[in-house]
Amino acid sequence: MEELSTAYEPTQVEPRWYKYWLDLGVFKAGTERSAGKPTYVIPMPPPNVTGSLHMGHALGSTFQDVLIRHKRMQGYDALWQPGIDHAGISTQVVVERLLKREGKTRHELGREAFMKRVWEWKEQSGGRISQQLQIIGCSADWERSRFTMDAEYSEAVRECFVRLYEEGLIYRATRLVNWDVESQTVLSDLEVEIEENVQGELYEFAYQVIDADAAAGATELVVATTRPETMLGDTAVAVHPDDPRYTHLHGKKLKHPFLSREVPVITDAVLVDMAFGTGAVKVTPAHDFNDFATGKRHGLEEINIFNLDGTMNAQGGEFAGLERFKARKAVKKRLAELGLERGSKPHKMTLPRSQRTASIVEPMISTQWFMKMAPLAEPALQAVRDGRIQIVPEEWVKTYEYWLTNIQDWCISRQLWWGHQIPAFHCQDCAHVTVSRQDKVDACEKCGSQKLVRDPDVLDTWFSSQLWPFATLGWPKKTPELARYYPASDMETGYDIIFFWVARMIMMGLHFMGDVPFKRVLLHGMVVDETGDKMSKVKGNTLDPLDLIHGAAFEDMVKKALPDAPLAEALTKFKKSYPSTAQMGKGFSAYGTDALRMTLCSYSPQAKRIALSPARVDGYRKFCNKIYNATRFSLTYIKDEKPTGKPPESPKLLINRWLLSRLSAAVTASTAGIEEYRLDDGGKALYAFFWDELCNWFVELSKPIFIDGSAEAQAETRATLAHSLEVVLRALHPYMPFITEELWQLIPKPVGVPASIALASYPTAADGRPDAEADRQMKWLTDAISGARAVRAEHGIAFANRLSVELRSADPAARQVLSDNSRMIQFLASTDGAPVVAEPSASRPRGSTLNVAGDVEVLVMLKGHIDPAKEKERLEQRIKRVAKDVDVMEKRLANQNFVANAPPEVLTEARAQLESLKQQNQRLHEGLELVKELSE
RNA sequence: GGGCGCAUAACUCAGCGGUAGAGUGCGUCCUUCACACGGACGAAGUCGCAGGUUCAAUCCCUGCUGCGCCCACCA
Repeated sequence: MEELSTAYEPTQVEPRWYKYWLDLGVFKAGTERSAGKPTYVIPMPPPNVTGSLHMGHALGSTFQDVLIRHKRMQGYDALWQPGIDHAGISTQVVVERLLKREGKTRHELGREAFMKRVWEWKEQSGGRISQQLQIIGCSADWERSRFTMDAEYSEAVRECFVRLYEEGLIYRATRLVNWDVESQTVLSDLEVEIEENVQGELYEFAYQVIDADAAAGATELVVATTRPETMLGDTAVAVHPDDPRYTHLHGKKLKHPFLSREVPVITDAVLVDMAFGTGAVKVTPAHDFNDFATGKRHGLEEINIFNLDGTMNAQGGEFAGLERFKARKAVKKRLAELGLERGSKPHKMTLPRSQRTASIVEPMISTQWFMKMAPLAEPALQAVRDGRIQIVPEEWVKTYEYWLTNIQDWCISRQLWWGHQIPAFHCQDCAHVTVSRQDKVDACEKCGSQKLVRDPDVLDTWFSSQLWPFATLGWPKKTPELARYYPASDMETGYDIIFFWVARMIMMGLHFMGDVPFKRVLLHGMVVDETGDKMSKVKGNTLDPLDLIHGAAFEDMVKKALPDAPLAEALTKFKKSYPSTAQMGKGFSAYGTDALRMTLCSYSPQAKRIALSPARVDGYRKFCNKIYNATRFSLTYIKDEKPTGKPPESPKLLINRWLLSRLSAAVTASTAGIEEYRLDDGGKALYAFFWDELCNWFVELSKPIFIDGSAEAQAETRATLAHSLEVVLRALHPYMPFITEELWQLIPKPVGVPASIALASYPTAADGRPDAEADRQMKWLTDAISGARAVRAEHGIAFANRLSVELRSADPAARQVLSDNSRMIQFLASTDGAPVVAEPSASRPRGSTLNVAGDVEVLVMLKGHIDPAKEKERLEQRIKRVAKDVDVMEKRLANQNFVANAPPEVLTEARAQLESLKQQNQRLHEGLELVKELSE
């Protein structure tokens, strides 16, 4: 077809088809098309409204899209439920930053105006990620898209809160919590990330003993701490009860150097490790989790020394008003001045940081809302144990179980404005809390007072997302959608949110719907750079999927990834992170979505780390080009075909029987791969079929038929090619939706097919025809051709130089196949006329060399083309290799234990192999004899 | 302190109780009428180390080393 160029250009093709699919309504669930069909549902993990597409999205979305497209083609009513998460802290931080540029704060604006501002921002730039997911080809049912702060969704959130409150599973309590001083909100335990191996110092200072027994020589007690400033909140110093060094101090009191407070010495075997530090621990119950517990054990006072912004409050005495790390310096300075400093040692420690703001988390005593988790966790554990939910890969089951069996109550309130405000009303008169489904409550349910103030806090973002699988379908209303699409089939997501999201959805689904939210949890790994490092903005090793799709210069990419670094430095960093880019010149070319998707699919989903290699994407771009050109070639022969949709009836030609057999195997492997969440296996099976079997063998072998074959042979081959191409494009469609649609539209198809390949049926084994006999026979043919080609290549004989070839085999069936297909051998191996086919014999034509390929001996007349010395070397090398193999096999078969214990099929196989090796060995030796004649 | 994972060809990764695989890269040859984003042919691995189980171990078990991740309140 002249109008087609010789290279596939994805950027010209891809956008066109996405629009076509939208117009056709291909992605819609619950249409007439799928009426009465079984459902297949994947709830899409809703990306953050602040998000823009990163590799993790690209990976997950591609996997989900493959799954959903596959099931849709199989005829299921396939629903991929999309949506967006309001992402509490992240969004608030983004908008506050914008305000800051205008010189405003949210407090100046007030809550209502600020919320309005966030909504405006959301309308403008919050939907970007949905657009980007469409570039990836995601076939979600966009019209059903939900936002976690939609009115209906918010109603579900409130219903959930109220019910759990009524059931006693949500409560208020005053506890030591994780406080983020930057965003000034409490965080759940999960939102605190522990930075390990931080270089810190263990600082020692002395408390003076009141009423010291000077005779005993103990007038002070030295404590060791990593946080000297918290001594302002110390209400005890603990020593181990069995520590002989401090026995004389038991029951004594210490003088606080800065405050008019006496600090008792207590004994505590839980808190104190005698071997660590000085063996004496200062106890700050209000700002340390261990100390808090110790305080509870000993009835110690809890003194909060910090304001919510992390500065010292009035309890800090002379240090009041100082930011906590400035306070640390000041405290140390004063201690030194007072002569109480006792030195410091470098110390490796851990630092808790806020997941969102990265600021160091301050433990603070605070009244918050909590969710009781243990009663909810039990059914969630059961559901996985009894198989109602399957976790794939299985290795995650342990992690899931560990977390749920050791689960702590969840702090669900946040001191933010952006989110679902807690539906609780505090009575100003009796302090009773009224929780309600209504926005406005007139009177306190306890005392009737009308002086009610709504709780200002909002709920943790994850509180709303845990309802995703049913709140998106209309819960708490009993909608038809809820009845039809709950529970979902598969939940596909990254393993990093097992706790945040997956486990909680399971708990909520079981609690409110009485059924699991999905039947399988498919967990993929994290995309890392080519050297295995986590992608992070700090490292400048992030890859934008869109740069791989549309192409980009490295310079522009690193400017994006590391905007503050000098260009040369950023480039060096980047190239180090992606070694395969060294040979890529100035940047990525436009690999296209299909190439990126196929690449992502080629990594095993069970790998924890997926080290994305740009070179591999380039490889799959070439695959796209291959598909395109193979189709272009095929069209010249098949454009007038009228495929029936069924494989040709009883084909006679070996290559046709064989191709249909391989097609069947490839399609089976693809379906199995997709169903078992091994997209890598599925994709590779189709890749290998298309490139090796269809292009490299079938198409090449078909050429002589199309050139001078019989009319029947041509017709049968055309029909086989047309059918196989149509089928394999359908099989590839879930992985590579765009190119398959483009080409499928160009080729002849059976009458009555749908308007889009996305709605055509996914192939089954019956679209080909398994034929073990054809597979076996084909091997003789390919062996003969490869054998002849090898001789040619090894002697550097140009293809244009035709060579005489004789093929010998002891197997009459093989000889038959070789004779029947001698025209093909002639064409592919460039032989001088049809090769002679014969039985093996001791006689050899003068000037011939021999190559053994499987069961076929290939004799090639080399006279005039060959350097005898070279040939001798080649044969000797080969003999050496075979001899080694023979040796191994003989030893094995000589082992009586092996013969006695090995399974019969293994034994038979071994014997056959030895026989074959011996024969090869003999032939090669005979070949060596012939070398002498070559020069004559 | 617990738990999980990884270690296989130069690179990125599959795999498996029965003589090691893919893609990329590398070497040689070929512009043969789909594709040089191609074709043919080829080279390349002590399957991390040390033990054990087995007729047989890269695969199973134990220990070790290196790397990564998760959970956990050691000042």
